[in-house]
Amino acid sequence: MAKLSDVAARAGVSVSAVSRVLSGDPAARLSEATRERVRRAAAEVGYHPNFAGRALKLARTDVIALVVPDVTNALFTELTRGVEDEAVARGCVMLLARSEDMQPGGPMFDRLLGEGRVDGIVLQPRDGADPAALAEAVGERAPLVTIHQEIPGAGSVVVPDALAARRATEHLIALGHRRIGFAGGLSASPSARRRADGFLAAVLEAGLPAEPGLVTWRGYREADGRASAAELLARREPPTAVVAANVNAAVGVLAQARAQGFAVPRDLSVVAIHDAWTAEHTWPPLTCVRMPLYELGRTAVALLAEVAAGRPVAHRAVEDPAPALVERASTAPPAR
Amino acid sequence: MAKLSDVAARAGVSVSAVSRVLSGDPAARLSEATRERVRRAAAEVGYHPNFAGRALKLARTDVIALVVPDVTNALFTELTRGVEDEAVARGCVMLLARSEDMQPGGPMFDRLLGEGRVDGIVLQPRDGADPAALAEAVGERAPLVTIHQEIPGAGSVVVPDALAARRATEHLIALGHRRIGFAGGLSASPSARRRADGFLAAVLEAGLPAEPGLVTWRGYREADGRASAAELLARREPPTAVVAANVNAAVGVLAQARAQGFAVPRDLSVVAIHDAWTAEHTWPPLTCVRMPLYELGRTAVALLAEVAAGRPVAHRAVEDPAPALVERASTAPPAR
DNA sequence: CGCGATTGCGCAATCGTTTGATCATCGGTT
DNA sequence: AACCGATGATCAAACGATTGCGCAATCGCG
Repeated sequence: MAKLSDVAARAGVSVSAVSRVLSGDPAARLSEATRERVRRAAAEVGYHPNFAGRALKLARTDVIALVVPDVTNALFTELTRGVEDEAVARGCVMLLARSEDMQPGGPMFDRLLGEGRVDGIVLQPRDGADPAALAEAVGERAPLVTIHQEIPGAGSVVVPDALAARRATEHLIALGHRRIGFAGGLSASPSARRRADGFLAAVLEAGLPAEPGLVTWRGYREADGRASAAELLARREPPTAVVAANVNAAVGVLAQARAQGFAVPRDLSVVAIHDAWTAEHTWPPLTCVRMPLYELGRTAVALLAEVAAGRPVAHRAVEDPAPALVERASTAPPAR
Repeated sequence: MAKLSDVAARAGVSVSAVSRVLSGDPAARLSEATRERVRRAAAEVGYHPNFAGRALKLARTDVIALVVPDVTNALFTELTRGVEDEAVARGCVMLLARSEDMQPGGPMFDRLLGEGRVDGIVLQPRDGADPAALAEAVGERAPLVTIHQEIPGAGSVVVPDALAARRATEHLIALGHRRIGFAGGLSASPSARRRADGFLAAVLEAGLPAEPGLVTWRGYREADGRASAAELLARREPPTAVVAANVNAAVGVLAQARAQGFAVPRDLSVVAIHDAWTAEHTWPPLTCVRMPLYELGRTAVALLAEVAAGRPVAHRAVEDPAPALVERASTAPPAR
């Protein structure tokens, strides 16, 4: 790999001159002739600044880390794409790690933060992690932006959870449903609480009774959805429709409904929050409220850049595009 | 962030002494008392070697890149998990990029290779990329291991494509099918050719007629699967079963069959190569031949480490676990 | 022509780590 | 008592890029 000194030798100038030309330093006083010679020489030897040398001097790596609970979850793929696109657009590269490894004391924690490998971190804490402890451990070592969850001292970006839940619920109400269940996430999860709030608000606003037994707090995974559905369908008067707080859970709701002999959407309508490639191919295809996860990723990186630049930490909601109903085939008017 | 010199000052020794103690240099002659003082001081200030300084001196970053065509594809998530696990186990971190950006001249190409950001690359070329041009461009700049496809001068790992196709086909033959279609990948794709070979071998071995019109070469995506199914089902004597070369294509086959009024599995059995979270939740749930993608990822990194260590480039097939039939509900004996 | 300002470029320090070479000290041997 | 070989630890030179500062040469102007 060609070095600065190789270019310098070939162009017959000093390394400092080359550095200034190539980095486009506006304050540099160099003749246009020299600039041209340097550029030519650089192109000829295929020069690219060595990453390590640069990082050492500038105390900056142009690397950002994306840390997610589960790399195989379909929902993270859109987020990942957004983060990657924005990172590339800003001249950075993206490093991927698991939340599990990123706890204080985990193998990644010191490697990323302690060794100074990254300029910033976009983190989605795993459910059940202690956000305060993490914030404390991260401290001032690197700018941090969290996804879906605010933690003190760090920036955060969220999607409009309450609004999405409200849209989902309104769709069912418009179809004529009056007894609607909510297959919710863990009560410890802020996003789960926001979604439940949105659901309740829509229900109340429509003048429907809000029975506490109609909202469950099982979690976002498929098995959680199954448990939620089992709980809901075991009631004396089971709901005619359910809002699933997560598309993965919705798949579980579908499976459990089928197992208990409920036909969807005839006997039970199901609408999910989040869309994913999977939702299109379930049976019946799931009606969803699509969340702007790609934009969430892009926004997270943009915010990270801001706090890295010294701007005060902020908390942002991604409003555009707004949560949108994607009608497929899992909802219908209630049976008479 | 604490530096070597901070530790040295605190322990009352020189930086070189600290470096030797902390890196566990066996040839270093230092008293046990000093070693202990150094270790204590390092722990007290929370020392971690600065990444850039280290990388500069050692000409090694302990970063490997995983480059895939499409980060949102469900099949890559297992691969990603395997690569990440093996990378972490080897003390490395994983960088994720898209094949699209990794073409010679693309934004990532120079950033990763030219700037020396990575010690090696695990690459799945996108369909239609020119592997030779890529190999040429990568040259000696970094060890390279490709997935699913051999390219000259680089290591490669593959899964047993022919065997998997054979297992899928044998399953249908055992059910009594005699006219079996193959919804294949692009003919330019080596893995697609291997799968077609396995299919044909099983068909021939069973003494069934191998009509050329029964194998299509549309591609691995869902739309491709739809096209394949349309082609197959338009025949005067449509097949009673089809092997889909890819689970995503299989989803398309399912959709097209439904659209044309074929009930699966009554009128048409479908078995897919590859398993994914999605396959479990289609309707009917897809019978698949599971491929060892997680192990593929781990093996790729292991091989990468070998060629980085100077061992000759090798081509490896991941045989363990062997492709296994996962029976769900998309296959049945042919209708009489 | 003389002087200050400007232009064009190079010197050398710096970032943090690793490592071959060097040096002082000390116990043990002849 | 002089010397030798370990032993314990330090010095200093890299690795490659950036950048403040200094030094000539040239230019403009009176």
